[in-house]
Amino acid sequence: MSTAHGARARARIEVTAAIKDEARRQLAAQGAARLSLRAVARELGMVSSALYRYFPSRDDLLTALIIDAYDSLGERAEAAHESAATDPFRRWIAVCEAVRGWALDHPHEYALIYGSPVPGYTAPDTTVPSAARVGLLLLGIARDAHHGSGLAGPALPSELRPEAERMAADLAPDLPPEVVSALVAAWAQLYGLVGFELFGQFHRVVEDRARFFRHAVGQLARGVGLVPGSAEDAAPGGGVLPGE
Amino acid sequence: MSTAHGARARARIEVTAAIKDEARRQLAAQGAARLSLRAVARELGMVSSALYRYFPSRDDLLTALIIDAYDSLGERAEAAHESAATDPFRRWIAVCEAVRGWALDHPHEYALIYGSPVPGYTAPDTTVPSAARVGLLLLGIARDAHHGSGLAGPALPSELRPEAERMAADLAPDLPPEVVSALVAAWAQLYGLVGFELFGQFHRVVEDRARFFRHAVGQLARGVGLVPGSAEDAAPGGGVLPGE
DNA sequence: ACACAAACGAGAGCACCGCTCTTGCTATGC
DNA sequence: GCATAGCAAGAGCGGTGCTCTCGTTTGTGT
Repeated sequence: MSTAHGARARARIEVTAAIKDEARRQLAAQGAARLSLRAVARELGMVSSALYRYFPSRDDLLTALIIDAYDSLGERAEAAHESAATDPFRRWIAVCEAVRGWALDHPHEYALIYGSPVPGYTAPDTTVPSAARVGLLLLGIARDAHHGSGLAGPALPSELRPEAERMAADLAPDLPPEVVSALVAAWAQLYGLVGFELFGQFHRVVEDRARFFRHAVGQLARGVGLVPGSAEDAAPGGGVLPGE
Repeated sequence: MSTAHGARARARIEVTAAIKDEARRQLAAQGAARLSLRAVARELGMVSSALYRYFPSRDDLLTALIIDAYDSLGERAEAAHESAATDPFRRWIAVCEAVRGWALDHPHEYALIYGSPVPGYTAPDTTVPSAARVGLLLLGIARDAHHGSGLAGPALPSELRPEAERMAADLAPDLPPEVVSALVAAWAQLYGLVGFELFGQFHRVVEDRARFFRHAVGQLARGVGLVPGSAEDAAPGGGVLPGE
């Protein structure tokens, strides 16, 4: 069913990809607000109206780029997660640094997905699965650590307990509510650190940003109960969890 | 020297203010990218070219709005700081909640200053003093607490020590480097929390956002060594610091 | 008091934008 | 073999930021 319909369908796929590629080029070069359908069409040797056969509007093209950006970030984070040591703390650091690295490599795409949303535009639900990948990764690290050596977040004030329990039930019923709550906060705070660096807020404030970031996300990890050199890592070479 | 030059100068000030007011209205209604010089001029009953007598370009108008936004946020944070209890921990919470409140009240202006910068546009140094106000406020709280009951941040890894000492020398030589480092991180993380809420990343994740935020910034405070109910607050009615 | 220069508002115009509609052409499916 | 659906192209609409020119108004120095 995929390539069944011959030349026409294949051409459509190719043209669609070419449009997205050129759009991504312009996005990377000048940012989202300067992405112009007409310029994309011009560069591709077509007339602007022809482009509307493939994307019904500029916003739809942007949405496609947003999903691609989330996936690109997600893949990089997942790759970092897999090639890191099994120690949850180190994996946490690796994932966070992958996020930062991707953001520095693709500033305009990062701005597109984590900066101010394009005005008057709200991302459709299509983006949700791609957008969730990094969050799920962090959640998975916490889960591994919890099932390994146990995890204890900071004490939960009684006024937040219902909300924390609700979040835990939604996101990770096998984790303590205080860990889930701390995790969500750390998730947001991670993007605060990345955003401030990327958008120039650290200008003349933080210079050695890589080291600063590494330390800050390490503290973030501690906030959810992760500590360096936990049980799993003490057993060298082992991929299998001792406990459980 | 200010109003000395009579009617013309006064008219200029009034027109400039009217332009900014109308621009702010459009900004609040539709966001920065949809702010149109022509629409502002139209609403003011002038022709678009006349507007260039007051702002040399759209970016310059945006810059003026950015500075105003920073100042508006700064004023609100400072007001919250002053009307809060003297206990540094409570002051910290109050300032953070003021930032969140302002952001929720002025989402597009928040996006303008802390979201992705307008593409191809970098804020001039004119904005720096206004932009620094909230940061300085948080710094002041930490300083008060430190001079009161002392403050101890988390241990600093040796690789970050030079950078932390440099930051401390620049920002607050009277504070321990680990506190300054934690403070800068908390500052960025605060905006991560606000941004995620404002830009919809907490959609279907965090529901009771006010309580969640309050707890999260409380944890942020602990990260720089602030704890609830510290020394100054234990002595009732006292504005004078006991130690030092 | 008068002249000169600076500031100003209005208008026309340039190049660009997103998007729509119509017009022919061509490949696909019955 | 032919109707149909997908396609590229062009013209055009209303909008944008910005520039330039043109009279007019206003403030100032002599």
